[in-house]
Amino acid sequence: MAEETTAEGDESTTNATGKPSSPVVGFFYQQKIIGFVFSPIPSNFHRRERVGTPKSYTNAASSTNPWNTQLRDLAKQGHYHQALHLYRSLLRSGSSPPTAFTFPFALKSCAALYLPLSGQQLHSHVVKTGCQSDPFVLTALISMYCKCRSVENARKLFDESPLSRTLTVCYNALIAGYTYNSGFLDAITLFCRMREVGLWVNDVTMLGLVPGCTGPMHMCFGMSVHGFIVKYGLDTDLAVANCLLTMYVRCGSIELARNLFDDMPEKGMITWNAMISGYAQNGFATQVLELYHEMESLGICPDPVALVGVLSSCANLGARKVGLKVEQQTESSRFGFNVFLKNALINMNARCGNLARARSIFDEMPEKTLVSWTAIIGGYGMHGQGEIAVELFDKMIKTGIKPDGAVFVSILSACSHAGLTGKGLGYFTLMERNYGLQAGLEHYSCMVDLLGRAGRLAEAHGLIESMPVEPDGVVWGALLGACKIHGNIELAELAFNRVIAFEPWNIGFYVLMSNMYTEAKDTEGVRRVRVMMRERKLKKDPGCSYVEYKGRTHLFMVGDRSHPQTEEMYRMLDRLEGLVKELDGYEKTDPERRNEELVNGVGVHSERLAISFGLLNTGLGMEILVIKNLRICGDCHLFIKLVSKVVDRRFVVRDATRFHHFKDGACSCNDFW
DNA sequence: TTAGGGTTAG
Repeated sequence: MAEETTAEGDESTTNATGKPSSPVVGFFYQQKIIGFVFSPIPSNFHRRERVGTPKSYTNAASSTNPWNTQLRDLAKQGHYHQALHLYRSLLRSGSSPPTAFTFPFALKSCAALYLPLSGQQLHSHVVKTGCQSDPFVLTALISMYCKCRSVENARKLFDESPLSRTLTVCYNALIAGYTYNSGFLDAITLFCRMREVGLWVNDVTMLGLVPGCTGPMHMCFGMSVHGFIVKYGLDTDLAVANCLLTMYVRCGSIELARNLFDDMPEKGMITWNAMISGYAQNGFATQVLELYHEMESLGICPDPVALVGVLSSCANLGARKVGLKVEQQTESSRFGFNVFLKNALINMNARCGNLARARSIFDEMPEKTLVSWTAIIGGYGMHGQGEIAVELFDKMIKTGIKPDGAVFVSILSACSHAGLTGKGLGYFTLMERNYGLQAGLEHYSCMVDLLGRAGRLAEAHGLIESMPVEPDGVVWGALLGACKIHGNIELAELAFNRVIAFEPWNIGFYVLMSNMYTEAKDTEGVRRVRVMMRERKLKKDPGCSYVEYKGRTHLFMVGDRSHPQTEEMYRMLDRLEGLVKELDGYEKTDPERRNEELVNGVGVHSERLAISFGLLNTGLGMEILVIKNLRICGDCHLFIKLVSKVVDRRFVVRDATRFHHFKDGACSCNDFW
C-alpha cells in the first residue's frame, strides 16, 4: 500500500512571505517517491518572474563598458575560452574593475568549460568587489558550482544568502544542479520547498526537474509532472515539451513519447532529434527512417544529430542505400567535420559491408575519439579480420587513448570470430589488471564464445561458474552454440536448461537442441524438446527475409503458390537451386572457385526474371547472401518470397523480425540490402 | 535585457 504523505503545509496557511503556501502531496512507497499530486496554482500565476535590478548595478558605465559588452557577446556566442581570456586582460589592464555585469558571463564560461578552480577564483573576485548580493551574479555562481560538480558549494551559497531564498531563478539553478549531479530526490525536495515558501515555479523549473526522470521507476512521477505542466500551460514552451518527450523515451515508453510528438503543434529541430534518437536507441530503426523521410517531405533539413540517429538505424537494418544518401548529404553540407557524424558513418559503412569506405573515413579523421576506434575495430571484427582489429587496438593504446568497456567488447568479439584465442585471453586479463575495468556480462559472453569456438568447452564452462555476476541467457547461449559446433551433447543439455530458464520464449534454442539430438540420432531427445515446445505453445516462425527498396526496408515471408507467374518462378527457382548445389560441390572440391564466383556474383535469368547474388562474409561464422541485381517484369512480390525460400535453406539471412511486412508491388530493384 | 533549460556516436 502506498502511504500518502503531505510533504508540506496546508493550503489555507500563509508563510513568511505573506503568499499562500502551495502544498505538494507526494506518494511514497518503500521510501521511494512514486507519484505526486500538485495543488492548484493561484490564478495570478506568472510564467516568468522579473527580478528587480539593484540601482547600483544599472548605472550606464557598467552595461556600456566595452570590456563588458565584448565579454557578453563572446560568452553568448559560445566562445568561452576567448571570453575568459578577455576577463583576464580586463583584470590586468586595471583600467576598470569587473562589475556585476561582468561576472555572469565569466562564470558561465567557467561552467561551460568545466574549470572549477577558475570558478572559485571568480567567486573570490565577486566577494572582493561586493557583487555577491547581485541576483544575476548569485544565480550564475550557484549554476557554476553545480556545473563544476560541486553542488555542496552551490547549496552552501544558496543557504547563506537570504536573497537566494526569494528568487525563483536561484531555486531553478539549484534544482537543475541537483538533477545534473544525480540528486533527483534533492531536486524534488527543493521543488517542494520552493512551492511551500510561495515562490512561483515556471517553465525553467520544469526544465531542471523533468530530466531527473531517467528510468522506468520515475515514470509515475514524470507523468504527474506532465499533468501539472499541461494544467498550467507550461507545455506550450517548446523546450518543456522536448524535455517531456525525452523523459518518456528515457522511462522506456516510446509510445507515449510518440503521442506527445504527434500532439505537438509546433516541432523544433530538437523535437525531431529527440524522437529520432529515441527510436534509434530503442531499436525502432524502421520508424527512424520513416521520420527521416517525413522530415524530407516537409522540407526540413536534418541536422547532424538527426543524421547520426538515421545512420545508426541504417547500420542496424543494413539499409545501405539510405546510408549512402546520408553520406552524400553530409559531404555536401557544412556538417562534414562533425565527429559524431563521422563515427556514425564509420559504423554504418562497416555494418553495411563497405569496410574499405569505413577505413578511409577513419583514416581521414584528423582527430579520432575512442568511439571512432571502437567503430573501426568492431567493423574489422565483424568482417572476420581479427588481426587488423588487434593491430588497430594496439595502435589506439599507443596513441594514449584510454580504453573503456565498449572497446573491449569489440576487440574480444573480433578475437573470438577470428580464432585468436590467446590474444583474446590476453586482452581479457589486461582489461582489469591494467585499466581497472570490471568485466560485464557482454565481456563474459565474448570470452565463453572465444573459448567455446576454440573447443575449450570445459574452460568456457569453468569461466561461467567463476563469474562474479549472475550469468544471463546470452552467456549460456554462447556455450550452447559452442557445444553445437563441437557436438558436446552433455554440456549442451546443461547450457540448454539454463538458457531456456532465461529465455523460455526463444525458439532458436529449442531448434538448436533438437537439431543436435537429430544429428546424434537421439530420437528420444528430439521428442522431449518437441514436447517442451508444445507445452510452451512455441511454434517455429516461418523463415523470412528483408529487402531495402526505394529507401524503405520490407520484410517478406516464405511459401505461396497462388501467383499467376508461379510456374515461371518455380522454373527459375529450380535453376537457382541447381546453381546453389553446384556451388556446394565446389565448396568441397574447389573452394577457391566457389568463393571467387560468389564474390563476383553469380545468377540466373529468363526473359522476365533475373537474379544474381554474391556473398558477404560477416565473420560471425555465417555468410549473408547479398542479392546484387533483381530484374523482374510484373509483380515481384511472390518471386522474392520464393527466392527467400531457397536462400533461407542455404544461408543465414539477417534477423528480420523487427521490420515491416512487404507491401510494395515493386517491379525492379537494384542492389538489394 | 544581464541569471535558470531541452537533442547527438561505438
